[in-house]
Amino acid sequence: MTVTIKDVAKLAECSIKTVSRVVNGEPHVSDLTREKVQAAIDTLGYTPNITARRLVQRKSFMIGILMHAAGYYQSEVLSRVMDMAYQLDYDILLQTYYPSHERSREKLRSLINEKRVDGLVTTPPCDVDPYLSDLLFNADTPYVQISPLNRDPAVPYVTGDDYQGAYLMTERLIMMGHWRIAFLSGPRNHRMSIDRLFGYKAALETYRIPVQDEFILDSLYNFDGGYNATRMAMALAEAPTAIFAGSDEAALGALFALREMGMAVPQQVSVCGFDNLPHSSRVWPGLSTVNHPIDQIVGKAVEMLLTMLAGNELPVRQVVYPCQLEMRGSVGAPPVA
Amino acid sequence: MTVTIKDVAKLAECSIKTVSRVVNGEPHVSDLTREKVQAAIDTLGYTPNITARRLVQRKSFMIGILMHAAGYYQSEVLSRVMDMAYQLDYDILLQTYYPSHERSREKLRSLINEKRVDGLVTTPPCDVDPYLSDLLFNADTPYVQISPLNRDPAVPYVTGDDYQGAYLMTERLIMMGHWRIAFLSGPRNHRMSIDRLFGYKAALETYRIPVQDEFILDSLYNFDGGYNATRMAMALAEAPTAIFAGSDEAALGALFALREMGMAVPQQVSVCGFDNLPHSSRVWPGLSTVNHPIDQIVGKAVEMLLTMLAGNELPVRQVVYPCQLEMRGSVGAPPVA
DNA sequence: ATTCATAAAGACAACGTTGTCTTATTTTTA
DNA sequence: TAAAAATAAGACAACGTTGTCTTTATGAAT
Repeated sequence: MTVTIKDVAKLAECSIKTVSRVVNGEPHVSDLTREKVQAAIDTLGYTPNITARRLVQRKSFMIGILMHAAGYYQSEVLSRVMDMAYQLDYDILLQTYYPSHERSREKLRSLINEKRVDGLVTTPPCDVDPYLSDLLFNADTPYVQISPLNRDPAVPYVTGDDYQGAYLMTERLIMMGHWRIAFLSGPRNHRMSIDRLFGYKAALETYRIPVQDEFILDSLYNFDGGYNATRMAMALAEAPTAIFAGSDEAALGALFALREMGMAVPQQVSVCGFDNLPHSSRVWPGLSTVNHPIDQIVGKAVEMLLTMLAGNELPVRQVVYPCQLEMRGSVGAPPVA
Repeated sequence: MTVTIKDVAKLAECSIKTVSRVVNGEPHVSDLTREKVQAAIDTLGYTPNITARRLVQRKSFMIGILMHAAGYYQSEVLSRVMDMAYQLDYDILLQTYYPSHERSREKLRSLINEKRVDGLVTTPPCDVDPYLSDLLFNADTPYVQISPLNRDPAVPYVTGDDYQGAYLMTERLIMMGHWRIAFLSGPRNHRMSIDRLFGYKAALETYRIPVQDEFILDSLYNFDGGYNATRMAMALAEAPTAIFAGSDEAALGALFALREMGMAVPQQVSVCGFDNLPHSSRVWPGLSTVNHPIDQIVGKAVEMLLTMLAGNELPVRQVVYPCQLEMRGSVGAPPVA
């Protein structure tokens, strides 16, 4: 049925090793033989069996991607990794990972032990499981984190500058005249959330605006959290004139809540988010947000993984890209009081 | 370094074949030996090398998924497939596929020829490339299409009933008093688009409402297409009171356009879509839509693939699930004239 | 007690590659 | 011109499993 290296060797009247040399572009083959072999390959439509190659080289030529659930951020990451793998000769193995769940850990263990992947990339929030980096470190499996929720100096990662991004956006709001600015925070046990929160606080402090605790609300960075936090914020005696959600998902919840309450955005309240999900530009009046440069981040992460896969040391093990503002219709001047 | 079947055999003082028997739960091993082998496996932490197994069994234990780009619909599909694979012992290989592109075809060819996947699932619009089903058919590789754009009776697929869904939604709009209903169509060369369009037309005819050609606009089923088509529709001398977009993406474009024009939804114009993307419930005032039961569809598709993978014939090769209406705030009665 | 069936376990060859070593052949160098 | 070096190509083992066949031990039936 399937055509193997032996068939090619027989047709080209040479040894299988010679065919192997031609296939892999190795030296020690004369031009004449090379042509004959190539002709045989073309005639038979031969493709090397990658499984056999994997076995003998003890490499899988696969990159594993761990993700928790296929949300918007994840699908962006995936899209980019797929594009990169499409160019390269690596395949992508996708696996669900629930941090700290025993079954997830077990599946990961087999993935690593059996060398089904040569290297691994994680998307948030998979990185929060400490078991992961331990396992990969011990197995000496290259591993890069994309936008980790927590930063571990021992693990290579690529992410955006959350602190700087949040600072920038807060500053912009202040410049536009806002000073009652609510911040919808994420889980306080994640470095990423903390950074965004601190960026917000730092900007307020720079401009001598007191940080008010009731303006800092927990949103879990999801739609419902953003919705609820917004309703609470707007119920305050002195309601904010701007709501800065630490994630776009939460910002969309905020937008929904405000519209439901009949508040005009941005005329009565300004709203902004963080992440720049593709959807943010498609919801009226366009969500102003901080762009987390996913393409850049993923590109770099894959590049780093490939470097490690090639057996080289990383010149830089942690990369943090600056964020830029992406201003759209949801932010305007505060209403005149 | 890595522990192989030989190490286990040595420790358990038996042949490698016996270990193999224990690992695979085969007969012809005494209880005593079985225990000894199991103990050795546990002590050494042995896991069988799947690559070797793949080579000898000529199976990859992998399911391939082809997708064009990681959009919302795709990420939903993926999420579900991942969940299923998480339970099973199949891995997921993800690959980008651009219909009719030579490089895509070449990559797919190698995927199949080298048996890197045992079976394949496609998400739209990958199925439109006829090369795909030819290749898979000739290679005798099991293949199931998820929501194909075109239906090929020779290929197993699972999808939603587009005609019935569109009929249902149109009927609902009519019941609410609408009769000037615009339809934002997708590419006319796809069965899926045609079905949705015909469902719309059929409902109008049932209720003796003349089908007006200027109410049928092309939207390509994406945001920009929906946006543009909506602006055109609203510029008509007799503007529609309801806009039925053949996809949620287009419906979001419609919503955006209407808000930009200062039209109130649903007070002045009703809007509805098709697909029930997760985002549709999160955009104000909640997009009414036709639910394409993705979970059901994907679940069935994977089940069918597994049946074929097990070497069994499919009892039913094509499955079409009915769609249900998911009514939210974007649809209301037409304004009184 | 002898044969026959059955169960348990091992030997060995696949699977389709690549790596190592060896052997011819050609080319260069002293 | 002989020796050394480089090139071309093949033989064969290895990678870690599973499938096939054979051998040995055990128990049942004649």
